[in-house]
Amino acid sequence: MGITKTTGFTQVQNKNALLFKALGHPARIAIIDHILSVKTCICSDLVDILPLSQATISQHLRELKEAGIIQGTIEGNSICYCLNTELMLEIKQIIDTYILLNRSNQTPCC
Amino acid sequence: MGITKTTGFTQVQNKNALLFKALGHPARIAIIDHILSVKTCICSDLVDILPLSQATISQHLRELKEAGIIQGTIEGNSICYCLNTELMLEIKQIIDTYILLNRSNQTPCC
DNA sequence: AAAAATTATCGTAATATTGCGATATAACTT
DNA sequence: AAGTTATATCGCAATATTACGATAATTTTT
Repeated sequence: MGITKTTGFTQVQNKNALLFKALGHPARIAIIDHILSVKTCICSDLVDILPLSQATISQHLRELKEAGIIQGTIEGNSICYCLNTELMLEIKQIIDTYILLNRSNQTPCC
Repeated sequence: MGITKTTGFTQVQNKNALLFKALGHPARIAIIDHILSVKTCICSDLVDILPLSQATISQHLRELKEAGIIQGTIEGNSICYCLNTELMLEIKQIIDTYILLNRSNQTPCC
């Protein structure tokens, strides 16, 4: 069917899945890496850096933006994208909680 | 085209994207949640818990296993799945590095 | 040995994702 | 105003993902 079932899962489960899904593509990881490497927001050197067309990059930027992972503000004729620090911390929280719960498991059975 | 381009990205970027992709589905998040909640590995109460068929659950388990996120060992006529602690720590490391790099960014520009 | 239980796999249908060229939009530059 | 630059969107084709019923494979139970 191709459609992801969301009923029957908790809101948090659905929300977290969407976050991770947004991170689940090398182009989107590369965009994040680039933002972090230039230590400021980016305009669009991305087109010169990624092995993808402008249209495709724009699409990936939109997905990251819709997931809340990056924010973009219009800056004259270009757009200034940078990481949403709060959301990154949220993701960290999810993983940290997993690690913590896992640590409290009784036996490493497998 | 539907096919994800991997050439032109680093190996690490591709690898990390695959990890996050594996986490990017509510059923797979729910599976992880359940393993953590029962504090031990699971056999297959999953069929009674998730709103999905046995076939579909088996598919999601395989994806988690292929990504290295869970491990399964055959245990008589059922299978014992549990989290791969090492891989969870790897994921934590990825996120922690992101947070760290982001923190060292000069100006919160956007 | 037959039946039951547990899990994986196959085949298939529906939908989503990816990628790109072409085009649109908007703002700057001259 | 015309051209240039930066970004978004549309439309499309190719491939991937999701979900499930049916079936296979394996082990346990009876």
